[in-house]
Amino acid sequence: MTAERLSKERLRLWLRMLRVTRQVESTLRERLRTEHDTTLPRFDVMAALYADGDGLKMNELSRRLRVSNGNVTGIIDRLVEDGCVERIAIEGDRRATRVCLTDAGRASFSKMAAEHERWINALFEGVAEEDAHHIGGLLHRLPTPLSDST
Amino acid sequence: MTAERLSKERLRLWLRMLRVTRQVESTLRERLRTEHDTTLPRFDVMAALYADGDGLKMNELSRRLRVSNGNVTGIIDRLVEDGCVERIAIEGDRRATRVCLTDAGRASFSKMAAEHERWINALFEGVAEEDAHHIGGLLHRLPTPLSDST
DNA sequence: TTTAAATTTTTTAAGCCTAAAGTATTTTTT
DNA sequence: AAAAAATACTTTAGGCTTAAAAAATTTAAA
Repeated sequence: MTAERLSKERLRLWLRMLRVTRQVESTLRERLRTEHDTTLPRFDVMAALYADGDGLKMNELSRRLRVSNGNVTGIIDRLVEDGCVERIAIEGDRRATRVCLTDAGRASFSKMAAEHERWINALFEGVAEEDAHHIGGLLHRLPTPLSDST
Repeated sequence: MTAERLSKERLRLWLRMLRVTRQVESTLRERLRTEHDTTLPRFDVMAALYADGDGLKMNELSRRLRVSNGNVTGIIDRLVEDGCVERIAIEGDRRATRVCLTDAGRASFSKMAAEHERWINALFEGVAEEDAHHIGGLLHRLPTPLSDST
């Protein structure tokens, strides 16, 4: 009978996580659009590239972000058009390409990232450091078939 | 200086929430597709309608789910095609329509919902009841400009 | 009552997203 | 070396998503 309750409690937790996540994402989306004329997927891609000095293969990018490879193709196409990113041939393997931030892309992201952190800090105002730490620890050992970094 | 650390910790928490949420959503998406030939957005819409006996206006549905109104139109169109949902005229206001589950839709959702709870329960196996409760409480007073129910 | 404003929904254009199929290239097997 | 399998990426078709504009109707104001 307590297993039943536990199951319901976990379901409730999931629904709340989903609600909060969507709300935060929606806020970020709007601010990125109005204040930086960009989108959340673009931001995520640039963040992954920014974190990795030498850029990433399309492959690694899609695994890192947990999105399909075809998806990444489109986002990179548009980032290239905007001059934020460039595709660089990999010597020794003509199938793969490495994707890097341009100088303009790096500068642009750096500015956005600082603001992004402030937005998050404000949105999570209700969470104290010990709570953040505690929840973070729990989440860390949750569903993560692919856990790299983060 | 501790404000700096707190900010970083909140950012880290957000990134983990995002990672876990995406992973869970991705799992749900795949299972709904392979085992019930449906999608997560369809499931979400049906859940909202199932919870409310008399159905909802398009209006309420989009607010409830935190998605744009135009978005709901398309999902409902497809659910109507599949015979899961019907649009019902509202007497006294020819602008609005009420959307209801059909009997088939209700039966179909009921089956999916039971499985859905089992999936979530298994995915969140690492979370004990007291933790679920604790985190749930925290999330409850987080970014929620529109908090109804849930 | 006529006009103006607000409400409810749909349409449109552009981008995001996935699964599956396709193309090119490299590696492994035979 | 030739065939088969694996890898890296793009393309395609269909659905999801949003913001903004449009259409229809109702409500409020003049």
